[in-house]
Amino acid sequence: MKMSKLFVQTLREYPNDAEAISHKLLVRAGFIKKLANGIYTYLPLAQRVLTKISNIVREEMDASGAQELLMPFVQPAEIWQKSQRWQKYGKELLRCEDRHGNQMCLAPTHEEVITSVVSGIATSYKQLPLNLYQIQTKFRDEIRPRFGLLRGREFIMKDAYSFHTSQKDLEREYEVMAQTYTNIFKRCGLETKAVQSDSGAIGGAVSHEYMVLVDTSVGENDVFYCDCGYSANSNHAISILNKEETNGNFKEEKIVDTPNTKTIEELAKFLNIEPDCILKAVAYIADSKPVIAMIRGDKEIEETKLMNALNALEIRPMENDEVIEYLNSYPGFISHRDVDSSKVRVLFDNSAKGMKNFVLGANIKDKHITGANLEKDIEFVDISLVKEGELCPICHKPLKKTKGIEVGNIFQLGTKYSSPMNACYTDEQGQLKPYIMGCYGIGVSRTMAAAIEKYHDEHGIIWPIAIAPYHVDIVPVNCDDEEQMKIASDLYDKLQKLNIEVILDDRKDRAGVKFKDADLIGFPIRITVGKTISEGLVEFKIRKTGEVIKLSPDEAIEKCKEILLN
RNA sequence: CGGGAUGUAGCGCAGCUUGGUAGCGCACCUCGCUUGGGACGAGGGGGUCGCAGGUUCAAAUCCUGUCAUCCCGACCA
Repeated sequence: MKMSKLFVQTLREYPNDAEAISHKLLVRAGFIKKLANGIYTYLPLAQRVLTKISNIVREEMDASGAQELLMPFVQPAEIWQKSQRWQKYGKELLRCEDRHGNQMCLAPTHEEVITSVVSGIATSYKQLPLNLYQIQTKFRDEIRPRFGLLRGREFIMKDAYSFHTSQKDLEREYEVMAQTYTNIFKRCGLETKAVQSDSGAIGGAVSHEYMVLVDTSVGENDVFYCDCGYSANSNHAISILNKEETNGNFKEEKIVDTPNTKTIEELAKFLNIEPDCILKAVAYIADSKPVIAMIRGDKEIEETKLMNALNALEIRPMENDEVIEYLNSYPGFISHRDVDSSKVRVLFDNSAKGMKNFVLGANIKDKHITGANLEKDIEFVDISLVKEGELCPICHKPLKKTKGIEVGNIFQLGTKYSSPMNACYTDEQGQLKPYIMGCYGIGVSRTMAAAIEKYHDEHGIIWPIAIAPYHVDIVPVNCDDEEQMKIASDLYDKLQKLNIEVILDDRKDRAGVKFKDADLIGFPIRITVGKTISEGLVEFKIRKTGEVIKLSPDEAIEKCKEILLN
């Protein structure tokens, strides 16, 4: 491709509305253009990268035995009603009507469709197991799209669905997919960590997320991990306290005045005690019903874990007036005592177990109880957010914390979709059985952005070779110089014949412009044809290391082959 | 949906306080000159100042409403 013909316009400055470096660079280097919030055009450079990632995904998926298909992007409400997700999915599911007034939606995922597709075709156990995948646009009307392609509303996803006759066979396929995913990301030049995670709205029991570990806020997930191999998303990490027992050392239980101590910090300061000697009550509305979660004062509720413990679909913190209405209590002074247990559900976090002679709300404004102790026969659950320094549930060493960008995930769904949708096969005994399913996603467009987050410098993007839009950028310093142009064109032709993807920067601009663009766009190799041709040499520069070697044109071709064709 | 900020040419911005011909840099077009890290000169094209009302002789500027975008908290590939 000649640079003068490439449909691209690089910018001198970063766009104002971008925060994440991948977003800034994708716009500035001319890879994407925003149409609306969270909705982008992939310009030719980006499309090439996406194609490369997609092809790697295809090769590895095909090698694993999966088959590619393509499902509809616009879907009727009916199948979503069948799986009961028409109600549950919420506003992320963008709904619309067709001309006949039928309710439709834009696909955020394809469990419903694939289930209905397979149930009409794979009617016998003999046709199982199956693993089907597609690479397609998805639409999720995100609450807050941000960071460019890292969280768009429209994005490209590879989604795969597997169908089995037993949990054991699902688990076998799950392992196959785990290995396939590791291979895919490795080939894309990305190291990933598979972490245990909550399975969320997609549902199911076991799931792992593939995280690219980063140290910036664009890593929207907190990941806890241990050298022993344990790793988990914070919404799923098991909390093992590094300090199990706390004692407030109050000799007897009594009610004390604690004016204006609505927060744990204020209360701890007022009573001159540690926060971990206070039993904190956090009130929620879960599926329209009031809930109090009791937790040690230095710990926080992890709402996903709480939601799972309650088996709830939706939770939100209780408003102040609801505290008064439902609990007959006051915000900041709530206690689990005296609540009507037929109306209000009370949960105790594990962290409350080792507390003695602690401080507790008195259900009276500006009053707490000191020297309280827990009643007998309380059940404890794990609903807290892990704190740094807490212990690994496997080996009990302190956990480490980092941030991650989720580029893929794998789920064991079981019969979550097949049962309600009545999607069955006939087994060896002639019995109808629901499929046991798994599903496996990769954010293709997000992977592109994650690669930039991981590989860039102050000059621009540094593409891993496997997903670079072009491999080599040939820069004749002066396009009016016939000898330079001849050597450059010759190199261009020869490299193209070797199926090396090459750009010839034939623009009339000065060299500096071309060098800046080469660095910004991030071609892995740049060959400069300039003053050194008097010695019969060109300059061979590697973007990643900045290393420059002077070589003859033929040697430069050999060097390209060595780097690119292995 | 709550809290904060911003909307003026493709991009980055000034002008608004104190109303009076819509500007600058980059990018784009033409000519010249230049050619090793975003040159220079001359000329040129492009904007209903987010949108809708209102105040006024007159609104980018003041008032009201509205929409959009971005950042911080509840989601997920």
